[in-house]
Amino acid sequence: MSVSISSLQQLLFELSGVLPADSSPLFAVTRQVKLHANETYIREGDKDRRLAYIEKGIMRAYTLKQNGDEATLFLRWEKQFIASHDTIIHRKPSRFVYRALEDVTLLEIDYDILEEVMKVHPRFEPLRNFFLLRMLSESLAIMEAFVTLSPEERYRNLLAERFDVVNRVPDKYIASMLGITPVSLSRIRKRMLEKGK
Amino acid sequence: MSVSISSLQQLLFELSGVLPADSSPLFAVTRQVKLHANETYIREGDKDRRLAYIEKGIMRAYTLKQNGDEATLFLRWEKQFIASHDTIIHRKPSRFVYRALEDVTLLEIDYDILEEVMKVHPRFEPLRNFFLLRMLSESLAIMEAFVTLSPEERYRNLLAERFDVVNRVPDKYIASMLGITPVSLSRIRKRMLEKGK
DNA sequence: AGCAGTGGTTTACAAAAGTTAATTTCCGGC
DNA sequence: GCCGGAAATTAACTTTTGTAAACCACTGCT
Repeated sequence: MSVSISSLQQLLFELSGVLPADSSPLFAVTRQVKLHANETYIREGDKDRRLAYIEKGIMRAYTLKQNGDEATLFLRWEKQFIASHDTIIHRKPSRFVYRALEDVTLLEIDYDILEEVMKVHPRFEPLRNFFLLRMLSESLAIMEAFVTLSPEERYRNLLAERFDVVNRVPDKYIASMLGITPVSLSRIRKRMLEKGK
Repeated sequence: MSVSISSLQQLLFELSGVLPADSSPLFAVTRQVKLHANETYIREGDKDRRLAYIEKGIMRAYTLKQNGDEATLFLRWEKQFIASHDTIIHRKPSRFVYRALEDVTLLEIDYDILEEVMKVHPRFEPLRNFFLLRMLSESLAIMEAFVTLSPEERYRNLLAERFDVVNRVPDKYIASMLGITPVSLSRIRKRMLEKGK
């Protein structure tokens, strides 16, 4: 039995008292996906409504700006959910690319199938609410950082909260997530070193 | 019968075929709230898990930065949902203030009560999913704007998409939503006028 | 060992944003 | 209509960021 299934069963039990033994209708329609570093999971234009739980590794979602540069929207890592949001929310082809930054193991489900399962087994609904609230919470925290903090403060924040993740990811993606250029991030790092940490 | 209830009943029917007549367990626990311009709906520190549908008017959510300035996180207007997200997502006292920018009419429900209703009547779940997906969608769109667009582009975007709203709201709140100062927004407006619109 | 490619830093310059304060415009209440 | 306060603009100056290009450092490959 996969690690992901165990932790999600555990979560489901905590959320609504559903026993692992009663969770088979749900996990019967999930499947494990392995990606190697740098492999693309979802391509621009893809229509699949993929939702996945990250067992191992880091994923990156990005899109192309008008000028052709990549803009990283977010990173997701172990124990987080990642979802093709254009397809799930709007039923439109994805404008984003989702790609593995490291070797990644996912537990994947198709959102259409999830909806079918939910219709028949409403006892799983708390799990859907959980992941929606989680993603909403993360998005709001990022929004909040953009309106309350300067780029340097956002970077300090990220270091304080996710040092491990920052260290596993090339700076240029961190910069783009922070809404600045790699050159600018480099200068921020320099200023932080000079001015007594 | 309130306008909001009608439109939400309509929405519920579209989402899952629930007839208005069958929606009373839900709407029995909602109540209409009227705020006058500038009145505070949720205060910093409030613990109520308020969720509301905006029938009329514009609401603003803001928090205080370290330096004491207000930072506007978002605006919400007619036909949108507004939720005390700290209390609903994390069960923590709200770090944000929610305030009416104009005279506002809301249809309010307590999230704890909503959960009770959902437990007994799972047929209403699609409505909860709808509002969560809607809020998630809006947050992601804002995040996307921050990583892909310059302040000027974000402002142009906002004008193109929500000209009516921008015109009903003082510029300083718009500026803060865009992550810049009012002085900077003023300069952007000037540049836009000079350079042939 | 040598080489190519990527990512990070540095430099020099232009453009934009922050800050503070003065000034003007706008608006609501009387 | 007048007045007072809030909002917006302007100005002067500082700081930060963007941009483009050169340079450096590291890695993986043959």
